Amino acid sequence: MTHDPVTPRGIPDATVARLPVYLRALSALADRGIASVSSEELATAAGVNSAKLRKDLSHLGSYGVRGVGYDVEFLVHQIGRELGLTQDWPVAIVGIGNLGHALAGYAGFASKGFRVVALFDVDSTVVGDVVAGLRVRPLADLAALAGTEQIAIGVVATPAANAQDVCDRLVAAGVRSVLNFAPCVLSVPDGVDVRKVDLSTELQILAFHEQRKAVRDLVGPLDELGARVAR
Amino acid sequence: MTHDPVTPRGIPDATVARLPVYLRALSALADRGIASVSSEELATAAGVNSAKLRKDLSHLGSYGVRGVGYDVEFLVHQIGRELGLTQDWPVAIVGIGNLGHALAGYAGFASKGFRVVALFDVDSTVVGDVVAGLRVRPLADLAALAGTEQIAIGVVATPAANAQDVCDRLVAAGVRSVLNFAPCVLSVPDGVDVRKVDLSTELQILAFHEQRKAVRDLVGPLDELGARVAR
DNA sequence: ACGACTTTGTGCGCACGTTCACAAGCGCCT
DNA sequence: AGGCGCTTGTGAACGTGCGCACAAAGTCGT
Repeated sequence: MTHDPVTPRGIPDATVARLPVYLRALSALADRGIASVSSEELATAAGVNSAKLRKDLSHLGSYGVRGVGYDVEFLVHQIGRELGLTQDWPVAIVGIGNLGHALAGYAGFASKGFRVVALFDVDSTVVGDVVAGLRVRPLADLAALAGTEQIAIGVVATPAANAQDVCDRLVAAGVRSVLNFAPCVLSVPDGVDVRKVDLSTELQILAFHEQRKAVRDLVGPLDELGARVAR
Repeated sequence: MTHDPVTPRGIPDATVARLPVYLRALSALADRGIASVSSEELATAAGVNSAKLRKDLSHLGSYGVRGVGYDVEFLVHQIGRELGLTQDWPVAIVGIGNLGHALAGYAGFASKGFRVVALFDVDSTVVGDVVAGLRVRPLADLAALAGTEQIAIGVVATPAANAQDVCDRLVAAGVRSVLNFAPCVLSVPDGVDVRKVDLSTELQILAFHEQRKAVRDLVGPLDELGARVAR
C-alpha cells in the first residue's frame, strides 16, 4: 500500500502555482473576444513551455479538443472552479501601515472573489480610520469577529516583531490560510497554510544574479551560456 | 563535454532563494548577542530542515566548525558577500500609486544596501509630488537618467496594461534586473532577470488549498494525512 | 467518405531538489 | 595525552518537476 503518486485529483503544487497565471492569460483573451486558443498560444501568453501547459491542464481533465485547442470561456470556468474562485473568500488584513493601506485598496482582490471584510491594527492612532470604505478596528476585536463571520484568509502586514503574535491570534480566530508580508518566518499548527511575500528577499535574489552578471562581464565577455532568467 | 553539474561556485537557485532567510535569522541572533549557532538551531529559526541548511551553507564554503556550529557574525558576512549586499544597489520605482508609495517608504529596502534613487510615473497629477524624500519624475526622464546614474534594479508597480512598456523602457535604460508587481507576464531579452510578486496569485493558491481542506472536512474528517503546509 | 493536417494528451528520460544517515573532524574533560 | 560526545559536511536514495517527442484523436477540405 504505497501511497499513490497521484491520488484522485491530486494536482501537483507546481501546477497549482501556475493555474492563476493561465487564468489571467485566458481572461485577457476572453476580453479580446477570442473563443478558442491552442496550447502553444496560451503557453506563450503565460510565459511557459507548451508541453508543460498541456500537462498542467491535463490534471484538471481532458478539456481540450485535438486539432483545435481549448475553449477559452470553458477553461476559465474550469480553472476558476478548481481554484475555488466560484465562492467568496472573506479576507482580513492586519497591520494598516503603508503596505496595509495599499493592500486594502488593491483592486486585484475583489476581482477574483476575495472580499476584504475587516481591517485591524494595534496602533490606536490608526484604529477608527476609514480605509477603502472599512473602519480600522483594534486587534482585540479579532476574537469577537470570529464568532460572527468566518474569515478564510488572514493577511499579515505588520512589522516582523508583531507578526507571530498576530498570526497566532488569526489562527485562534479560526483562520487556516495566512498570507505573510512580514519579513520573518511564521510557525503555525498543522492544517494551517502560510504563504510568504517578501520584497527584501526578492531584491536580494536579484542582487545575487546581478552580481554574477557583473563578474561574468568582467572576466569573460565572450563566455558560452547567456544569463538565465530567474524563475 | 557534458556541462558540469556544479561549475565552480555554481550555487543552486533553490539555495540562493533561501540565503536571505538564513541571513535574516542570523541577523536576529546577532542582535540578541548570540555568537555561535548550530545548524539545528538555525534551521529551526529559518523554518527548514537542518540537513538542507547544512548543504546550502556548504555551497558557500566550509564555514562551520564540527562539534561547535557556525560563527554568527562570520556567516552573516559571508552570506552578505555572496548575495552582493556589500555594495549599494540603486533602485528605481516606476508607478507611484498605492503600492508604489508603500514600496518607496519601505524600510526594508535601505537596510540591505538597496537605495531607492528615483521614482517615476506617467500620471502628470502624481509627477512632482515628493514621496519618501524623492520627487516623482515623468517616465520620459528615465532615458536621461540612464546616462548619469546607472540603475541596477527596476521595480514595476504600474497597472498591468503599462507594465510591458515600462519594462521595455527600463531595459532600454540599461536595467538588467526587474522586480514586477504588475499582474502580468513580462518578456525581456536574454541577460535580463525578472522576478514576479503577485498578490492575487498567492491568494488564489491559498484559496485552492482552503477549498481542499473544506472538502476534506466534509467527506472524511477521520482520513489519514493532515493538511500540508504550502511552501 | 476519406485522407491530410493540426493539436492534444502523455510515456519516458533527465536534471534538480530534498532527506536520511553516517563518516570525518573538532573541542572538551579527565 | 587520549578518549568521548557533539556537530558538520556529504554520499546515496528518493521524489518531484520538466521537456522532448510521438501516438491518439479530432477537424477540414475535397
